[in-house]
Amino acid sequence: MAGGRMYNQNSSSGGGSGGGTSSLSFLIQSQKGSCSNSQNLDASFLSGPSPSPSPFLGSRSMVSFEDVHLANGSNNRPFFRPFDRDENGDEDFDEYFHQPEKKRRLTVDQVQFLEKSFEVENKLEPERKIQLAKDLGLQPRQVAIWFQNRRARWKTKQLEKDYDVLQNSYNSLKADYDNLFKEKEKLKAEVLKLTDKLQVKEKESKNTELPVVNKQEPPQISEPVADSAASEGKVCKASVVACKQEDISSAKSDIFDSDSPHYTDGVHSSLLETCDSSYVFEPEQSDLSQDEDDSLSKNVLLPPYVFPKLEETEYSDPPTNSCNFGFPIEDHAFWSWSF
DNA sequence: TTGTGTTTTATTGCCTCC
DNA sequence: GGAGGCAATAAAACACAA
Repeated sequence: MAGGRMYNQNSSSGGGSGGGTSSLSFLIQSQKGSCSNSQNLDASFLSGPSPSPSPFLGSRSMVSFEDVHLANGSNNRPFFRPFDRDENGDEDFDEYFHQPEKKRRLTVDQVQFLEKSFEVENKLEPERKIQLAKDLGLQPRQVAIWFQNRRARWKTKQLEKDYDVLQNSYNSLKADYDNLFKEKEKLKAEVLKLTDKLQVKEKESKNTELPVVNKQEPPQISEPVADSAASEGKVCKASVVACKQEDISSAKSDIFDSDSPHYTDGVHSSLLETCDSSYVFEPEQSDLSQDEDDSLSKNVLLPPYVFPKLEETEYSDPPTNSCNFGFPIEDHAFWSWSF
């Protein structure tokens, strides 16, 4: 046998000769009442030089070839079933005697006994192993194997439990994240809506307050500013052109039609302010916004919405004079137009 | 009855500890 | 180097549907 481990499967010792009280005698005693097996013991099983005192009666499961019919109440399985002797008689019995041992299951009572012992301590010290073997009428090796397999089963179940716990935890976290994400989206939409509203309001107020300066602007740039990001870009471009044009030909401003209902200096200045560097969405902010998006995509636990450098922005309360509300505009199309 | 999947018992080889 | 634990695996025993 490789590894030098040799197990004596055919040992004739087995059983153990009574003597001494088991450390688990209380278990044995407690089971006597419910163990129907002990009442059905085959007398021949007890006919050894030193019969075991255990209720399992020194079964010698791997060594005894007695067919001890210990019908269990639950399944009527014999205590051990090495083979059926009643069919072929002594011939097969002799034959069986020279064959390697067949596996046989432990009885329900033996298993219960071992289970209780396992609950007390899942490791097996040598003394305990020998005592258990004596009590159960098994080979110490069998007890050791049973504990080993039992530990393996316990470990498997523990892993399943741990997996369930982790899965529940994950599900809970995911639900939280989903809720936060929805809330973030909702707030984001609300912020954009309010931003647009404020821009329109500000433009309207400037239209009514500021004097008319440039009457020569083309009427098409007076289209609604807050329609979309694209239209905003067009307006800004146009107003920049207008600004340059104003610089060049400011002397001609007197010939502009001051009665144009669609174009007032209010709008113009508002648009200019819109395109002013103090208002325009700066690359730094856009980068921050981009970073935020990146980090959002990478880190699911970021706050739903972040307002970078809020204290540094010209946030007026209420924001009547500036369109910079401290909100990073996340819609890149909104600020990515070029001059 | 039989095929098939699951459970239980046991073996093997490797590893660690004393 | 021996004893014992563990993972992987074999194989018998068992359960159960068809």
